[in-house]
Amino acid sequence: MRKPSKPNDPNHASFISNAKARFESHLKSKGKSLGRNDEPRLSLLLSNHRAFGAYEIVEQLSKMGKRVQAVQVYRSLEKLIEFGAVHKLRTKNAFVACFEDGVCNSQQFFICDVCDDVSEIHSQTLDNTIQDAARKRDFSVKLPSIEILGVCSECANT
Amino acid sequence: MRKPSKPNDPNHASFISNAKARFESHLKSKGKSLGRNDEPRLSLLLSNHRAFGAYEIVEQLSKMGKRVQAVQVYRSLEKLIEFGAVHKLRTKNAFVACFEDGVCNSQQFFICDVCDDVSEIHSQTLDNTIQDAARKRDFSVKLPSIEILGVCSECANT
DNA sequence: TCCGAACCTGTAATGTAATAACATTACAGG
DNA sequence: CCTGTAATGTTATTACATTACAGGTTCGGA
Repeated sequence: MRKPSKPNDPNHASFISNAKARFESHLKSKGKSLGRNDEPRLSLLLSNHRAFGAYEIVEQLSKMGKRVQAVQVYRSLEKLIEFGAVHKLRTKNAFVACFEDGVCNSQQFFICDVCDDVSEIHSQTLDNTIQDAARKRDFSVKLPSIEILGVCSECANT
Repeated sequence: MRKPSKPNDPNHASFISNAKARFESHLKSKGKSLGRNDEPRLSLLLSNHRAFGAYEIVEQLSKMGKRVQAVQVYRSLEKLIEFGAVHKLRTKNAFVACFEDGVCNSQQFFICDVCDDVSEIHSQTLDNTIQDAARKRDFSVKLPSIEILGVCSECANT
């Protein structure tokens, strides 16, 4: 069972185009750009705003008439992740578009087990708590991964 | 590159037997017990105290003359996890023995990228911070997974 | 203009992680 | 000996991810 994403949201279309525009201008400022294949993949993720497995992306794109191999999707995802447009969810082996403003490097998520909806936490307190604990053990943090699985409010009320 | 675990530690042997004893008495209190195959797998993990991939466990056991299939290792791991003797590290697709006293359900780890050493955090503050954030969004937490990748003090000083 | 370096794309094959499905064995209790 | 149950063994399959390699495109400099 999956939520139909948020196309109900009247602002959804503008979210998508805004996110794309943000991302592309960010790339431009670095002298990079999207390849002709990256765009449709990013669009797919943005249009749905839930977690997708790589092979699910392959499937969806195939349905839309663009047949691709997994490796091509992984290549796009790698680039999109590098530039903060997409996050990888390690607990799910899945990928989700980032809707935050600016370039985002969050690694803190609430993930709904029912509908695969993902929401970013962005808690400074959380970061601080982890850094404190790390300092106590002289551990040098490189890549925190905080993924809280559970049930979102929408799914709980149905 | 991997640390030779902690057999240097004079208490290492007693750690292992203590952990095993704790675990087995816990099982007994629930009317369950280890199968003849679970014991060597648990021992392997306990003896090393670092993250092992399932297929690495297969390999190690094979070297020791016990040929097993991946699925059998997964079955043992499932049981060992269920009873809190082993934790699964989702960021690494790996498994690690738990050395905490009593039954442990922690899901907070520092994981060293260099030596695969794992240390448990057990921060109440961390838990509280997450619960607070969850409450604000009406999100019901089921399975938090906090895995902080980085470099441990030992590896940093070499 | 031509060359080639750097990059992107397409395709196939392979590697790695996890589970499904089913057969077999071990063993306790009647 | 029979039977039920749990553990174990075996094979195959699914899911996720990467490697290898061949062909194209772009674009700057000789």
